[in-house]
Formats: sequence, C-alpha cells, structure tokens
Amino acid sequence: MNMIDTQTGKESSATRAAYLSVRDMILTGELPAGQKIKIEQLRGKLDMGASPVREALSLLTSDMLVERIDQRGFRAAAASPENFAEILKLRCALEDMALRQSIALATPDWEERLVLAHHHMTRAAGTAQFEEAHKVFHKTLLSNAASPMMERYCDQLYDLNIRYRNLAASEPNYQTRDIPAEHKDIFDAAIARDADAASAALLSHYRLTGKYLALQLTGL
Amino acid sequence: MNMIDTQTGKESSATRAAYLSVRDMILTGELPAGQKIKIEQLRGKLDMGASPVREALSLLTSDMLVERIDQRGFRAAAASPENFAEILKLRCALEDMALRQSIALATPDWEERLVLAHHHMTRAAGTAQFEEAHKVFHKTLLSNAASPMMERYCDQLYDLNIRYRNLAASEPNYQTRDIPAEHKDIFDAAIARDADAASAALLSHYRLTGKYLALQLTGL
DNA sequence: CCCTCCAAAAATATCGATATTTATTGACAC
DNA sequence: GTGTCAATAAATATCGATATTTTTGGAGGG
Repeated sequence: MNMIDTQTGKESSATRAAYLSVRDMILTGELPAGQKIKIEQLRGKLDMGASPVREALSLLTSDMLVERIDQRGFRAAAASPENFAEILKLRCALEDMALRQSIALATPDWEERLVLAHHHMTRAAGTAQFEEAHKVFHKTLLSNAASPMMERYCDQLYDLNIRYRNLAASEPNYQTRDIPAEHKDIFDAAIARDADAASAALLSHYRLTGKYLALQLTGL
Repeated sequence: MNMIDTQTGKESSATRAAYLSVRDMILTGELPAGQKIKIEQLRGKLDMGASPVREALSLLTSDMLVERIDQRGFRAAAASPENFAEILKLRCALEDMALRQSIALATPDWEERLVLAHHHMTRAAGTAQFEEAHKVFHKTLLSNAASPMMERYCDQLYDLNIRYRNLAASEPNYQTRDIPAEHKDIFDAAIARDADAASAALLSHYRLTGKYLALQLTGL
C-alpha cells in the first residue's frame, strides 16, 4: 500500500531527491550563481513539501554550493574568477597530497580498481557516460590515501570545478590538448608507483584546464 | 506581541540557537562521539519543534560534527586516533599554506589585528575567555590569506581539534611546554614577515599538542 | 538452540497550516 | 525631486499532526 517506486530501483527519500536535483541545477548553472533560491518555487518544481527542500539546501551548504543567510533564506553560491583560482589552488595542494599517499599505500586491489576505472573512462569517450567515468577515475586515483576527510574535500573541489566548467559555457575547444594522453600519463605513473611523476602529470592536467577556463571566466 | 528576547541582545532564529547548542554539545563531548542523536530528545531539551533541530543537524554536517544517514537519522561524528591524526595532518598542510599567504600579503591592518589578538590572548591567560581569544589569535594569523575557502577549512579543523582536546578528558598536564612562548614565537615571526620561521613555529606548536593528545587517545 | 518472520513500538521524514520576518510600494512630508 | 514611514505583500521559519521506515521483541518452526 506504499508507493511502489515507478520502476526506479529505489526511491529513498524526498530529501535525497531534492538534494540531487538542486545540486544538479547548481552544477549545471540552471540555478545561476548568486541567485536567490526560493523555497516555494522549488517546492513546486520538485513537487514536494518545503521541509525536504529546506533540508536539502542545508545539506548543500556542506558542499559550498549553497549559502544560507539566517532568516533570509538560501542562495546559490557566488562564482568569480578569484573563487575559481582558489579552488584550483586548493585542489592542486590537496590532490597532490592525496595522490602521493595513495601511491605510498599502493595495493594490488587499488591497482586493479585503477586499471578498470581508466579502462571504463577510455571506453566511454564521446558517450554520455564519460563525465561520470572521468570523475570515478580521478576519485579512484585518490581513493587509497586512507584519508576520508581529504577525499571528501577533494570530492567537493572536483564538483566545484565541474560547476565552473559548465559556467564557462562556451564549448570546450581544448585546442592542442590531447586529454586522453594526459590521463594516460597520470595513470601510467600511478601504476608505476612513481609519485613524483604522477603528481606532476596530475597537477599539469588540472592547471592546463584551469588556465583555459580562467580565460573564459573573466566576464564573471 | 512577539517574544521579546529575555534581555539577550538578539535572539535570531531557533535554528541558529539549536545549531550553536548542539555544536557545543558535540565539541564538549556532552554528545558522545558516534552516538545516535534523537530528534525527539533534543527537541525536548532545547524546547523547540523538530524542524529547526533537523535543520541545525543538517548544517552541522558541513562541519563534520554530525553524520547523516538517509532515513536513519543523525549521529555525532565518530572519533578515533586515526581521525585525529588525519585532522592534524590536514591542519598542518592547510595552515602552512594559509599562513604563508597571509604573510606574503601582509598589510599594516593585518599586522595591527594580529598584535591586538596576541595581546588579548596574553591578557586572557588563565581566564574563561582564553579559549576564545586563542581561537581568534589563530584565525587572525590566517585571516590575510585572501582565501575564504581555505580559511573555512582551517576553521573546521580547528574546531575538530578542540573536540579531541575535550575528548582526551584528562587535564592537560602540558609537561615541560611553555605555551605562551610558543605563541610568542609564531607571533614574532609573523610580524617579522618571516614565513619560514612562522610556519615552522606554528606547525611545531600543533605537532607538540598533537603528539600529547595522541597519547591520551589510544583508548578511543 | 538458533533462525526466520511478523507484529508492535519507536523514530524518522514529510506535509500543510501559521507565525514571524523581510522586502516592496506608494503616500506624504521636506 | 528625495527620503521616510507605514501598510501590504512575499518569503522564511516553525509548529503540530501524519505517514513511512526502521527497530525491537518475541512466537513459532527447523
């Protein structure tokens, strides 16, 4: 007599649904940076009560995607070139640490997960699943650091970076770059357990993308 | 016809009150690490409805003081020696960066704020206000880094560290250490704009405390 | 004696209705 | 014009009541 979730494997909670929806709206720019988020409006769009919407927004605060001002509601986090630069800097510092730790603690299991993640990403090139596979690859690189908080920070920063990629709007005319080759370099060095090379390749990968994005963000 | 806040300058929102209360309960250990947090129970103790309590708990998720499990409520974040070690490591890495940036961007204004913060802390020695002044001193050190996200992370980590200090229970018999001298070293180096010396003094300060706390945490 | 399964109890999640607060607008002085 | 202020409108915050889920505590089999 309950809601048999219409063929979706599992429905879980309204709060979770709201969390994922709003998160997506902010990451894609459907909710523009800095814009006020009206509960009533979202409540309508998501077809649920105000409570789960509020709770989802409160949770999104953790991810620095939503700002909450007491008694004055929520707004999508502001975006600026400075903010983007800060994200890039923090990412580089934290992922450098995390990757080095991952490699230092390398195990066959991690190695195998990394091989698979890289393979899936390669296979997904050009398809809709690429974005997700790409994310998994980068997460897997850091997943052996035995440092949950650092991984959480890195996750957050990854998503914030994605947001800026979407905000940059214009098609990613990644000029002369060979992204798969960049990934391969990172991957090979990690598998070879060469921390210096892996870190250098990873940071270079981020900084190239960052430099490119920064150019398109000046008018933000 | 509204609640005239009983002589407290400003009451603000129930959610904020709940946030501060629960935060304090977790930092002090009144809500033990890992323990389930029952809404109904808190609702009673804080004398408010369930909504602000839920919202406060959702917000505390950002600070890594509360864990939320979908459909299964909230619990106080777990604590462990490993987690403490991770906090220490992250603090050192991030504060090192932040302090260096603060010094690199040094201005007379920052210098003055730092002088005052140090003075207040010194004056508050032994009093109830010391904790707060100490926190302000450390925050001020990093406050000139022009890096809001990094400052936010450092704040979080500071609080998490305080929590472990409280969890370690036994009186801080800081053996042979001269804490005021340690602070003076950090302060002097920062004012002298000697980033290497300041960072070294700061990290040494943290690591000494960390080493001491780690000893008391083994049974956690 | 140990599982499995099913009610009862407890807790969480969510809704809809209010109370409070903030934002807006336009009249009225200056 | 320009600024202030009150009345109105809009939005947020909060409550109390339900609906859903998860947990608990046995009651029967195996």
